[in-house]
Amino acid sequence: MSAAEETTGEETPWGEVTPEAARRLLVAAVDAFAERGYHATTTRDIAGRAGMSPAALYIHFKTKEELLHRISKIGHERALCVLDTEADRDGTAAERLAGAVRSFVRWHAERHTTARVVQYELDALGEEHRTEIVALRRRSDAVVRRIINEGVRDGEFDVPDVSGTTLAVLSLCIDVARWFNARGSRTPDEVGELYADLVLRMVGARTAPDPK
Amino acid sequence: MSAAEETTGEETPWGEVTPEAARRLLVAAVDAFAERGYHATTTRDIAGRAGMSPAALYIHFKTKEELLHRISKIGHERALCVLDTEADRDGTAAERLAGAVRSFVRWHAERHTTARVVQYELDALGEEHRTEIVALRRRSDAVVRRIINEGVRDGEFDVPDVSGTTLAVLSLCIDVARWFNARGSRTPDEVGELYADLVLRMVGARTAPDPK
DNA sequence: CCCGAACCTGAGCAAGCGCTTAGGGGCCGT
DNA sequence: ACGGCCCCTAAGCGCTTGCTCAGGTTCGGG
Repeated sequence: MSAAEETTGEETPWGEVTPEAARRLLVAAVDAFAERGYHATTTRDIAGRAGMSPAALYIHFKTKEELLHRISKIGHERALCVLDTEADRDGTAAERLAGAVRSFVRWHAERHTTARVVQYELDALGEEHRTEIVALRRRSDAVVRRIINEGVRDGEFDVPDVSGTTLAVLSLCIDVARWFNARGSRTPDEVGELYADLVLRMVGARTAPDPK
Repeated sequence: MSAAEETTGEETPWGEVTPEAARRLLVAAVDAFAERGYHATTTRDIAGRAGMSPAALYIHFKTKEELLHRISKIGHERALCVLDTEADRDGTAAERLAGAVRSFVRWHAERHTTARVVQYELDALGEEHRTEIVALRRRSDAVVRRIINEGVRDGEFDVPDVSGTTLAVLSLCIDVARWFNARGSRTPDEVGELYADLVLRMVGARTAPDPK
């Protein structure tokens, strides 16, 4: 049930945000941005959710945009980390692709409120911050593309258009953040499993990697 | 090259918006909303793009939200229409599914600025207007689900989870509006073709519907 | 020549926005 | 006991927002 305390530094999602009050503000901002969008969210709303006055926000963050930047950066790093650890495992390309999609999708479903901000409020960032985040995003693309290329090279996959298929796979995963609803009928694990299977079909994997 | 004048009432996208000045405002609003998002767009910006004063907007539309509603409604109806005409053709389920995806994706790519507003600014609408639009959206879902169900029934498709696969197919198509870039390397037709193929793989279609 | 309808503008209102500033209260070592 | 430091708030500044309204221009019909 609770996967909050673990030995890996990966859990307790915003652990690295150092002053405790700043973390409360940041979590409040994630909720507000995910619910209403960045531009429709007021600094007063964020401060209110964190139980503080509007002015308290500016002790910990220079601007409202800095809040979005911190959220976006940490979120992207987490998502990329999830993808990387699965891609670097041993096993066939099909196993690694399935693992990567499963984990990536599960992350987008479990942390769908964070993911929504991270994926859909990107161009509310300022010029410099946006290009920084876009660079992180290209690395996700490279990870998936590499696995698919290896699968093609080893004769495991049948993919006529590697770039296009990479795009489609990532697009499919990312869009989970848009529609996933915690009160819906599917758990994050179920969605991850379903999507891993669909992606293997998309790349024409020869052998389904049976977990047994 | 130009598919702007045709006998079907479907072309010249905003033809049904009756006063010509209102149409200019609406087109300006689509551009602005797609570029910056609904909440970040000001009524002054919309009016400016249409070459009018801010006050002129309120002669043709009661509020800024009404503009979004008109755009959203017409856009959804168009997309649904595209989907429906392909779904009602004769042919195997695979042919109809491929046709539907191809056209739906092409629409999202060609009209990606409209599609972005239609698909991603949904919850900037007021309560009543949003539920009206959500109803339209469910109809798209039903169309795709029906084709997949028929394919399974006729033994053409191998789909363990029809609901989940329907969701994934629509999700894949809709997300095109987010990433498609007119200055990119792919044409709407190419993306449509690629996606139709990927979707047929997702449903495990027995026979690829060769157009020849 | 004038009339009324259709359409648009300049000026501006009340409200809400992001953000700043002056100052108060609790907790530390000494 | 007390000074320095951190954290927070009340109040509010300057500006922009969605939207309004009185008045001007254009036009076809009598």
